[in-house]
Amino acid sequence: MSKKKSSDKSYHHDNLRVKLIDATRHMIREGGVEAVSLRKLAERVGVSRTAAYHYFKDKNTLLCTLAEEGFRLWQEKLDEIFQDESRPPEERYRGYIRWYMAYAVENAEYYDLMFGRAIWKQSSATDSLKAIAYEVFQKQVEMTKECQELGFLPAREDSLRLAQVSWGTLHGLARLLIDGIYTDDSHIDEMCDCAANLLMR
Amino acid sequence: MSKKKSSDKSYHHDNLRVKLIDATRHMIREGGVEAVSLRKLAERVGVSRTAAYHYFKDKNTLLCTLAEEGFRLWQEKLDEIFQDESRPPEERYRGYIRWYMAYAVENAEYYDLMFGRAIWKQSSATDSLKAIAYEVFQKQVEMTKECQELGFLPAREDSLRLAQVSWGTLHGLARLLIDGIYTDDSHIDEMCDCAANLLMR
DNA sequence: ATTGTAATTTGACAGTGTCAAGATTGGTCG
DNA sequence: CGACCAATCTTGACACTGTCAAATTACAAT
Repeated sequence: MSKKKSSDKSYHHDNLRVKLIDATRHMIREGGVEAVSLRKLAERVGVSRTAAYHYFKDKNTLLCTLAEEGFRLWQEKLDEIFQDESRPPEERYRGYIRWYMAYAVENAEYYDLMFGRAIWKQSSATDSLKAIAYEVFQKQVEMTKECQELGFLPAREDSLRLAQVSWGTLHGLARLLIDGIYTDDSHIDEMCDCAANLLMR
Repeated sequence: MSKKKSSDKSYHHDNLRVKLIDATRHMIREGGVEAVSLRKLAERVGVSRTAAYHYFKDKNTLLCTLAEEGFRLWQEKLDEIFQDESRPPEERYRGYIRWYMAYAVENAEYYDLMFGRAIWKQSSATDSLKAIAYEVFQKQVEMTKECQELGFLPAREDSLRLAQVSWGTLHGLARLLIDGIYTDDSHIDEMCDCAANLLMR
């Protein structure tokens, strides 16, 4: 009885893949990675329990796909901030630190997905996810090198190590806040400044 | 037919509580927090599925109990290192950094339990766990202050912020290694030195 | 019209944490 | 000694979870 029009409740959906991804993103935003359930997801989209398995091998690869989005956005912001010629380099660096922490805290659940154990441990990360993650980190190493040459990051340190440690600092603070170990969100800016003071000279 | 001797297969166990804790510790060491299952735990100890519920309200409080152990050990090590008069303070600080990272990497699963989302997010941490964690962090703030007064940590920074950021650095590096984002374990010492160079002056 | 293939569903299985109710034990008191 | 009690442990059940295999449906091309 149903016509050929894209009837929403019929067997075939327009593009179930993106619907699944969108719904997953919402679920993550609401309740975090651990609140993502394939069955609830299916119910939300209005489809059967195992429908997602035609587009994603695993729950894991679905999550990896979402995480990739985050890395792409990170990459874009990274470029955007460091190519902004209207500000002096030192200020860009400070701005990056502030953006990083703010993004992490405001999108805590998403950040947790991107860097959480759920994806990375036991090397369950997708190849494409590994690829873009590596790419972003590589970009961060180059950036670090440039800042060293510009003279406001310690020149004597090896660029790779310095990049690792400075990212480590940001990541550590972000995690301590996100995971609820630092329960006080009200002094993030001061923490950022303190970190910047230590890193820059 | 069973005598009064502590028969291992009978109804009552000697001290099931510690047996449960021990077994849980082993499970964590082997497969991480996410490998801990109350049912497998029960089977391992030789007891029924829900026996643990008489000693622990939750799976969560069981994990918190285990985490407390870790915090106590951390506290002891902290004292031990910083009260070692045979070494100059700077060296103690460097030693502490090295110990922290080594401990984190070698006891990755345990470290993940102590600082992982499983326990802290959504404030599911036990009160006693929160207490000892706060205590250890407080001690770290004092330590930071002393190091500032001794002149090898930047004196102009607020002690609390500095303690937060320096721990953040260690924690961040530890997490990046533990979670498998930094896949290269072979340059930990260099990373520690780099971090120490940034923090100390 | 038939066939083939992609998309979706249904059924099933092995797990999980946790609650409520019942079974077993050891110790204490009369 | 016997009876009760409280602590301890077990059984049954429920609602979840991810995932596989097989059946079903829809659509497009021959």
